[in-house]
Amino acid sequence: MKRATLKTLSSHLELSVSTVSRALKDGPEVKPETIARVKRAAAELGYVPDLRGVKLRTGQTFTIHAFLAAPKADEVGDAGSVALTQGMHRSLADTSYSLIQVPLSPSTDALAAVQRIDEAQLTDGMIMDLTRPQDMRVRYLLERDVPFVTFGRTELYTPHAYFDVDNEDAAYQATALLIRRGHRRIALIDGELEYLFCQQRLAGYRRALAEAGLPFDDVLTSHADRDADRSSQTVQTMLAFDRPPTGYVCVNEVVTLGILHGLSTAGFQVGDGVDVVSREGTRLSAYLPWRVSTCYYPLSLAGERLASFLLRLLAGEDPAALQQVVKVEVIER
Amino acid sequence: MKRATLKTLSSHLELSVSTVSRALKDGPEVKPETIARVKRAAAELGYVPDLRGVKLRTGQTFTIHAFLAAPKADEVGDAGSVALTQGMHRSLADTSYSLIQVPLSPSTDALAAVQRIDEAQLTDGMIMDLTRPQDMRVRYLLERDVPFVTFGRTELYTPHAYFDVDNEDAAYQATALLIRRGHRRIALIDGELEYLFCQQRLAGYRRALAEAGLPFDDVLTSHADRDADRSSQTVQTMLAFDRPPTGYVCVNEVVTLGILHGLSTAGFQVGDGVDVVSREGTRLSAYLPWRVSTCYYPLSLAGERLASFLLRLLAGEDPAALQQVVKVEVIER
DNA sequence: CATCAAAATTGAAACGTTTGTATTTTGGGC
DNA sequence: GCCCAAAATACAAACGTTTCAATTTTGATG
Repeated sequence: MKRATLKTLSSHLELSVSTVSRALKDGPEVKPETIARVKRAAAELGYVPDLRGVKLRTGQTFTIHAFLAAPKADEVGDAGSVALTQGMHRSLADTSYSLIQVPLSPSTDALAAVQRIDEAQLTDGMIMDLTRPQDMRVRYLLERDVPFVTFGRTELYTPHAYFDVDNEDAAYQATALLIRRGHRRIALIDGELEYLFCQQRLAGYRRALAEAGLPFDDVLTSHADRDADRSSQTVQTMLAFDRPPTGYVCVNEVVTLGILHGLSTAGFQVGDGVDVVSREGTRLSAYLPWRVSTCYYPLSLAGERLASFLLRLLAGEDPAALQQVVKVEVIER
Repeated sequence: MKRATLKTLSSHLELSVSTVSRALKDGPEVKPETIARVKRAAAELGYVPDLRGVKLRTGQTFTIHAFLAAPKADEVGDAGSVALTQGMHRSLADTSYSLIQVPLSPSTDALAAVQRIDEAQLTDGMIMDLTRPQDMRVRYLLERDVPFVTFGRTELYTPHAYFDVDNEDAAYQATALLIRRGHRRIALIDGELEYLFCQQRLAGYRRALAEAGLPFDDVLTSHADRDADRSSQTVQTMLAFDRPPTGYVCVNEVVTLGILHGLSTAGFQVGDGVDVVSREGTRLSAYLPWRVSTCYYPLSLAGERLASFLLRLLAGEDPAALQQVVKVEVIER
């Protein structure tokens, strides 16, 4: 049995297709009684609008693209990306929008990916993470007037919608926590400095050191480690220093795992004078068999916010009103 | 500047729209010289077919849905789902197909989700994991004649396309490894038995025990643990037994983490007479600071196979020819 | 009861594509 | 140069929807 279309309904009700169409969207020019009649019939016949027709007619795609950083193939993934996905789906569940995730491995050209989707007119809006201060993708999308929300801020003056975790504060809190526990040599194992959130984290780290009167020593910061392997190697290098660090501030779950691995390889143990503070979007460290403190913000919530911001943007809201920075929860262990 | 359509091309070339359309797909009724001319113009004007039009006309959606098990929100996710996504995208990269992932948390009705997408005619094909012997989703899709590939087998009579990891063998290998290392009380911490792959794993586990002349003791098997928390609790319960297990066969990364957590909570350590064998789609255990052996098959490869099977199915290949079972690589540590 | 504006409904075109059928063009054989 | 089949191209309808413009219906007013 073929699915019901507007035509089915219209011949069934002996109304024109246009009246049926308008009735279904509560058009003011159609008589309330007719609206009711049409809606009843639509429900009976199980009418569901065919998005293909709507898309062609309106030019909308009802598709949202999320460009998300992915690890190198088969490396340990960012444990949170499932949670992020779930969050976004939660926001989109009652809408006609589909979510397409584009995993961007470190080697792919993020701008090109964005351009390709935009030029083929495949999307109604985008979500992107890993922003840079002068993010070229953002500049491109602003210029092309494509709706988008970033996970992370930029330093551009033109306002755009974003959701962000206060990473400056997170790194500050993490560092301050280690200082309170008596650590004086504290390492920051972070992502590449071209990303704004890493710059913000560095600032937070330095602020905490400065407030405690501790010197900033740049051999204790590493800005290339977004996978477990490199983090492990970095920590082993640092442990060979004259005055090795005893506290570690990590940028994410995967780096935390790498640090723990590196420590144990070198014969160290969390607890015996060494402390690690993670930064998580899932509850990974809760299940690690050491006391790893963490700065936590549930990624599923982030995903939910990002998608709902995008929906509001598509509904015409002002980007400048769709900006939010949230603080992490510090979980001490 | 508006994008080029067939109409743009046709007026530009002084040809009819239909000739242009046929020329672009090398129709045999159009003169080779014209084909060349049309293609040159198409390239010059940057013509890209508007999928919306194609979709409406052909009824195709150019959309593939992947229904994948997701953890409860903000639990530690299955670390491999990013890798799986990457793999699927790799296969779809040069096609017009978009991939939509539907995360299915344990509480959602998987069959209903499949039906919803099918009935709204939103998809050209599906990919699903966590199959059951008499999988209702598979039965439904077979009946409706919707192309699909499962990640995992079923016991249905009608053949369908699948890709699977030999989980019977994986559990056998894991158990045998522990036996070789001298363990006599070996626990199997696995997912729910309603899933075929868990039944297969149980069979492999029993086979290894039987071959070694070891008794099967059902208090050593647990079939409800797909998250870290429960696994941790299970292992703690088992450790209170008169004769607690000393070897653990785990169903996935997350369970492995839970087991390690449970062990350490109870004061045990991998190495001091306790061994854990994981089952992974990523390289997680390589970064754990213990010697955790593992049965490894890269999930990104699985994703790639699944998507490429689906593409071949859509191209008309016989489902019975699109079935593959691969063995895990056993990594001893 | 005729008039007329307002209310309700309908008609038609358009979005971009594919494809069955109709029409025109081509070129070979006589 | 004509005829005819084959080759090449054009026409037209269709997919399902939205929306502008046109038409019909309604009911109040004089």
